[in-house]
Amino acid sequence: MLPDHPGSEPFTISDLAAEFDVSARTIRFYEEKGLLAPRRTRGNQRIYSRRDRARLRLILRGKRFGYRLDEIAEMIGFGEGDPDEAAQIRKSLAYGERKLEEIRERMRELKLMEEDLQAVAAKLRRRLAQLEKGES
Amino acid sequence: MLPDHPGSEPFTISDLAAEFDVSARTIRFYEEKGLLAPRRTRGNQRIYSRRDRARLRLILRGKRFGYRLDEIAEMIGFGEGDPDEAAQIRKSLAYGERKLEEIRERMRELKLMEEDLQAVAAKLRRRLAQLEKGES
DNA sequence: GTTAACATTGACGTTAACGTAAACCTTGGG
DNA sequence: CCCAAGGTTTACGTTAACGTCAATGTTAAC
Repeated sequence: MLPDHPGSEPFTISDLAAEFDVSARTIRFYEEKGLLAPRRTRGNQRIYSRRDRARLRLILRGKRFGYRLDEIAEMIGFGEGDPDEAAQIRKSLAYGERKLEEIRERMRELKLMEEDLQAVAAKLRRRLAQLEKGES
Repeated sequence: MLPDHPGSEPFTISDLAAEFDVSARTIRFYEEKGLLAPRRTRGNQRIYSRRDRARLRLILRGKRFGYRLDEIAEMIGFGEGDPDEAAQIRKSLAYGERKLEEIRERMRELKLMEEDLQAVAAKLRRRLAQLEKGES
């Protein structure tokens, strides 16, 4: 294991806000909802680890696919906490499998959507070609 | 061109609601927002053509990817109306290309998300194996 | 032609996901 | 030490996307 990773390890809330182009309010909101749990300074200000940052990236990624925050909470929560027992882990794995299947389904649908849009585009191009040849 | 396509061509609002598992309210709402424009009976009730149905499917598909209704309106509107001039068509094509690029980006991100989840799952499985061999 | 089932238009309620403002506290540089 | 820049909580405001009546009109089957 590497000892203490120096770099710019800990992030402030506005660091992350700037990096991911969201407001600080948004990040605090995610914490309210249990999606993040950064440590604090003695003065009670939030400090985000690289891990917290990765989590935030996942949250935002999920959002971009229309997942609601509570769904995302379950999705990323399923590797967290202290699943002290094998049974817990098995449940988590099952949940993860379902989510993966969902994601694959979404990929299939995206493909369909792409095809739909391309079909419309093709139609437009044909129409355009007609117009350029002087048609009504 | 085929003459009159018989089948169960026109749909009522509850037909579509049932088929796509959304409420009639939702469908009316989409119309309020300019996403749909079904014809009406003499009695003023909505009748949806196959085309309207396809449009609704597109709307719902878009929603599943986190697009907002006004974004979807633009996306699907870009093959509609009467783009009477070539310039209009060209603008629409450009818009469509941007949207397609967006969709491809989303597919890439979905791939990343899948990998993330699989990594977590792998970690869980390793932990589980440890537990089963009698570890703390 | 009379109902039961379904539709229509308001109008108001609700929920998720933040925005915004106030009042106050922390921190780092000079 | 001081203060500007940035952070904290609390609380209320806002917007999108519907849900939920209510009052009324339309259809289809009998």
